[in-house]
Amino acid sequence: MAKNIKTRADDYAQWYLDVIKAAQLADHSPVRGCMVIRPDGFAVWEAIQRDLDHRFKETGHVNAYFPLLIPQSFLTREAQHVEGFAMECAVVTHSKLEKKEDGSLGPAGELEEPLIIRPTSETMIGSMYSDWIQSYRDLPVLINQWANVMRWEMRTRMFLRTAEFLWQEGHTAHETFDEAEEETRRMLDVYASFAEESLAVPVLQGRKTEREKFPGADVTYTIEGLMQDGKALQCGTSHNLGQNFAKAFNIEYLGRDQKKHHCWTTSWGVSTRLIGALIMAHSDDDGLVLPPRVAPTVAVIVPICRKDEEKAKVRDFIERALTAILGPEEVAAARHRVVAHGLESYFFDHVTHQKILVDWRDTRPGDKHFHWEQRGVPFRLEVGPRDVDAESLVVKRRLDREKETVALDDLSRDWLQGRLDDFQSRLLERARRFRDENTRTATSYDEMKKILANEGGFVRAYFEPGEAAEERIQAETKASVRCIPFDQPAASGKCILSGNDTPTQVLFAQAY
RNA sequence: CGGGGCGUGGCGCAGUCCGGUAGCGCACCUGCUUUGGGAGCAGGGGGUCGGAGGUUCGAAUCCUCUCGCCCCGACCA
Repeated sequence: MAKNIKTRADDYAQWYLDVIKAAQLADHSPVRGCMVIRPDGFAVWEAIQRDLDHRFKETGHVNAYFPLLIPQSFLTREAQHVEGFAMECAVVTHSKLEKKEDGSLGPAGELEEPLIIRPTSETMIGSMYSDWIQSYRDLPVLINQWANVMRWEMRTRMFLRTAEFLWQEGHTAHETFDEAEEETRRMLDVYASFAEESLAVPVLQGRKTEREKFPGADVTYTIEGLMQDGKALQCGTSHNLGQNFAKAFNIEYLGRDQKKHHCWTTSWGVSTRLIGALIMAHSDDDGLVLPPRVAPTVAVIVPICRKDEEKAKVRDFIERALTAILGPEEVAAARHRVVAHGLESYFFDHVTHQKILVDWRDTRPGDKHFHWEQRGVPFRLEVGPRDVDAESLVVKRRLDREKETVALDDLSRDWLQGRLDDFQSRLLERARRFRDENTRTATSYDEMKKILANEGGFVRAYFEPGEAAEERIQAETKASVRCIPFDQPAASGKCILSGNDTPTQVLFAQAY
């Protein structure tokens, strides 16, 4: 049992923070609500970026970068948008610091128009698109940007909700509503398959209700994941913005019919929140559990030896094992790599830079076991004198602590890749089972209340979405409509609140 | 932003009520013995007690203000 991590049953919120701390994913910053993403946390983000960026490009998008600062007036152009974001905008009003009479520094050089730090970039990008787009021949525009944004949240939680966070925002402009709608759904699909394939987080896809949608969107689609405490987490959203921003920013094109038309635009994004989703979906009371596809270190080799002669034997055997897995070139190249004291670093993959580490630090094996377990390294390979004699090593799987003995002759790149793939699919399977076991159907409001109070998780129910009804349910149960799932039943049923006949089933849950 | 809790070496805490030279465990450094699931002994380094004012001969301790974190609520990716 980990000494420095509270158990999930004991205190889930503290457990979450303890896991982040123990795995050194992030740290608090001196500024409220902001966090420092440490190398192992950032490596996970880089893995997410690399994978998603590939998927974006495969679907025809290109990257660009738009500025951090946005004229305040931009935000006010789209009525719903400004209403949604005004309360959480950081505003830049001055251009410099000056010494005041009392000798202290204070803001000076007041700006003519205040600038806001982007909470999202629809307005800035809309303004540029209105310049760039003249005719239907310029369409579609398919741009993504990787950026930071800032939303001055009242209550923050590491990765799940921080004042500043990293994300990607795709912004596209199209000739027709249908094209925009197709794009919106396409990118939601990209998110859903990414979440499942790379993060091993199974997600439910659906449409947000009017109450829950993005300010300024006609339609918002979402992928929703389920965390181990039974709360839902919105993992990504894709918006069909209709012509709202096109009208606000004059994004017009001359059509095939020789007439001016407003474009149809979309936007879609996922953020560093996904790292929070990973942690809460997979980790356990021993610490972090990472899906191999995003793990910075895929395996760690722990030597076990007493005397110097044993050490030489073990070292020699480890080198043979590494050579079998990585080939002699990488083993040789690693000799010249500068790494942390006592750790040898080998690249398992030179594209993703995922590593295999050998832990030669002068601590005891037990310490190392806990150390790497907390950091979520998928596999631990133990090599002691007995293993050397038997020409084999012990492989321990982080997922379930399963132990197996593998002969040196059986080691290869394919072998490890196979073990990693197996880990990845087991992890997804486990998360999917948890999600399915915690998705229930309610036929009455009372039944739903009971489920939410006792079990948590997703509750499917017939329901007529509406501001008043949703507000009442949230006030009484803390649950909101996470989405109107795409897979709807053939038959209609009775709304759990009004009793009216409705074809619509929705997914309720308490959410982060 | 409202209610509650907490800030004391890197981490976890005692000391605060009742003011009197800042302590414990883990971690860290050195040495020896150790090493198959969190080692033992010896020695050593590190804290203006979140910050700023105030009361006092004297403040971790009392008072005022402030900052941060956690929990619950309202808001949100």
